[in-house]
Amino acid sequence: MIAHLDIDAFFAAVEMHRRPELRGRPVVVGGDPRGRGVVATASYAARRFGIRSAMSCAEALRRCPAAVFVPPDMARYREWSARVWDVVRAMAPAVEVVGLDEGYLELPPGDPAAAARAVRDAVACEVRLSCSLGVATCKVAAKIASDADKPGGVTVVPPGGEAAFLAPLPLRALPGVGPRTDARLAAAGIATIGDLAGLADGDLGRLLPGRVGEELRRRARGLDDRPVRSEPAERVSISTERTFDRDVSDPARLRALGGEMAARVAEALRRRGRFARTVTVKLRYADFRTVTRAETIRVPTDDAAAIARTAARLLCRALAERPGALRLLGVSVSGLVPERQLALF
DNA sequence: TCTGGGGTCCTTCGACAA
DNA sequence: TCTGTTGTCGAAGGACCC
Repeated sequence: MIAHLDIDAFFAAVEMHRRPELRGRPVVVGGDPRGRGVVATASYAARRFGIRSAMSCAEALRRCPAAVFVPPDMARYREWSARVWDVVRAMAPAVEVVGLDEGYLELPPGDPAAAARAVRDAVACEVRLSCSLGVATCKVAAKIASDADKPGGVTVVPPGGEAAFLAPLPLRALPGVGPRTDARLAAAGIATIGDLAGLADGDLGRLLPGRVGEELRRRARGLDDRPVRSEPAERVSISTERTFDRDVSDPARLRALGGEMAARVAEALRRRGRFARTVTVKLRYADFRTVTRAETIRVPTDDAAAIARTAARLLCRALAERPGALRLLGVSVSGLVPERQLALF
């Protein structure tokens, strides 16, 4: 059996450990409510005002003027997260960490519900953080189950009961169904996971063509054979981007900012001992339209100046095609190869 | 006066090679 | 030589996730 573990309101919970006077108050971890930030995590008290992750902080402030806004401290959250996963690893044969605050674990033989409760209690006791777990035969059911009884609950889906457990839930609860897919299916009268599971081949091909649709319907039926993978996957890309407080239109200033981002990306490459073949710049205009421009270079590089030159060229090209002020600029590299493969090029 | 940052994966399209 | 097919790569965009 597999369990999905999700730490409850993780960033906000860590902040409350640091500042106990915040306990019970509406706490929002995220950007500046007077700027362009969004909510990363809202405490349960803040959620009562309708504040949710990904909402703009300005909107959150409007909903709850008494909310306490705290800027995120990722280094601290990484430390707390590591402590949680150390505890979990000591109790499970395989653990796959998916983000700082969630992951899958294989449960040891025996009573799965008891094992899941033991993990929850150990995390509460040793790290003093609350988490919720879902237990099932597969990842998709376990993940959805972990959300069924928050905070602090353990929900078990009995083997064979996966499809029945999923069927009545809103489509949006299925991982992989975002706002677009939800809207498209809703327009065709598909409202629940069970509706998607029961879709005939023809309708599925029309509504969600391609492998994505096939896979989503399989998951909706509770069919998911992805294993719990303990070893972390190789990085595919490294990026950095910044939304400006005020839109920037001066091309020279944008080039300079791109150069700084290239340096950050190059440093991350060197830290990981990787070289990149493709450089991509991302531009978001004042109207939120986003374009990317990419170029693959002959010799893979980890050199800041080389990445900056390519990024500047791409930036000029994009601005020539569509001049205008930018609210965001980003630089990313992909096509990563390890040092020893460099000789191949 | 909205709408972050760091990612992954998929799809589509055009170019090109076999 | 011409045409069509298939596969691969790079570029661009889109959807999604935490």
